[in-house]
Amino acid sequence: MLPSRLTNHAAMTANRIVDRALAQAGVRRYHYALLAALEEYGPASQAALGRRTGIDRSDMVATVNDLAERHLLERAPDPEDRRRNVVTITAEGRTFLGDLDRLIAAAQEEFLAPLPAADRRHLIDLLTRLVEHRD
Amino acid sequence: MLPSRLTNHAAMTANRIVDRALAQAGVRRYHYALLAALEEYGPASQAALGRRTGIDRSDMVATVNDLAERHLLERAPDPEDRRRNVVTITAEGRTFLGDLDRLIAAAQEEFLAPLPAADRRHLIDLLTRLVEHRD
DNA sequence: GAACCAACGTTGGTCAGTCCAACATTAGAG
DNA sequence: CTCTAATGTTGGACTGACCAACGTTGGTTC
Repeated sequence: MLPSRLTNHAAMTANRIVDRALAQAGVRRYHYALLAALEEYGPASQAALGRRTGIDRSDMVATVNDLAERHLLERAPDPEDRRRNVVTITAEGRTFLGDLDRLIAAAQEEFLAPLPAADRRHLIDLLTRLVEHRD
Repeated sequence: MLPSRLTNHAAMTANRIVDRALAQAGVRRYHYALLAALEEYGPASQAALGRRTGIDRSDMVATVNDLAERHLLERAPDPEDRRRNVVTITAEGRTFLGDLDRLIAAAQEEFLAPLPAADRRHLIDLLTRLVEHRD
């Protein structure tokens, strides 16, 4: 099997596991990525969040909308730059993210189950090298 | 970075490279997969091709249509089972596949460029183990 | 032979991720 | 003031992946 296809197949497997885990909490990968970025980096503009998560601007709008509706984050105009909003995770969002983190950790474990610890580290190293070569 | 996300990112990289290569010949990954399966396994029903390539039945119809239009394959009713079609690669399709194979080989090389041969083999082994564990 | 079940191909559709275009507003540089 | 870039929003397209419904065909069981 072609390396590209194999990688794709592995990614599909990973996505399936992660998607199923997140679906238990009624969210998708984009939602998780956004909440995780807010928690890690603090309040930020949508554009900055897009740069950090890889989510496109228009999809960032939709994702922020989804999560704002559930009071997991808040959006407010940025007083320092009127082009921007500032997006902030709520306390409820933080709690929810804790739940998601547990689901995600279990999904990683499931995805990597066939590999012992040393192989896992090696896989991560190899993939990282593939990916960073591009960025 | 989460292993699932890293894998996904690597797959996106691979897909981008492969998609760009295939776009030079005006086809997509599904098209290539179908032609390659026909070449490897010979004439087959759409359902069998779907099982080999992972392409869903309705997408198989569309993909076969695309390639039949370009005379890269032919579809005919199967005289042995009237529920089925038999799909056959044409001589033109075979030549075209040769071109695609060269594009794909170059894309694999590009994708794996950051890794020396031993690491490539190891990556393939690790990914294969992840993927086959599921099937 | 009839009833039932499964397989097949086709049509039609949805979804998630990915990405782009166009627009109006705002900020900064010259 | 002009020009350029950044921002957020709306709207859209594309690909891959997947599902439902349908009519036809083939095989099994009674």
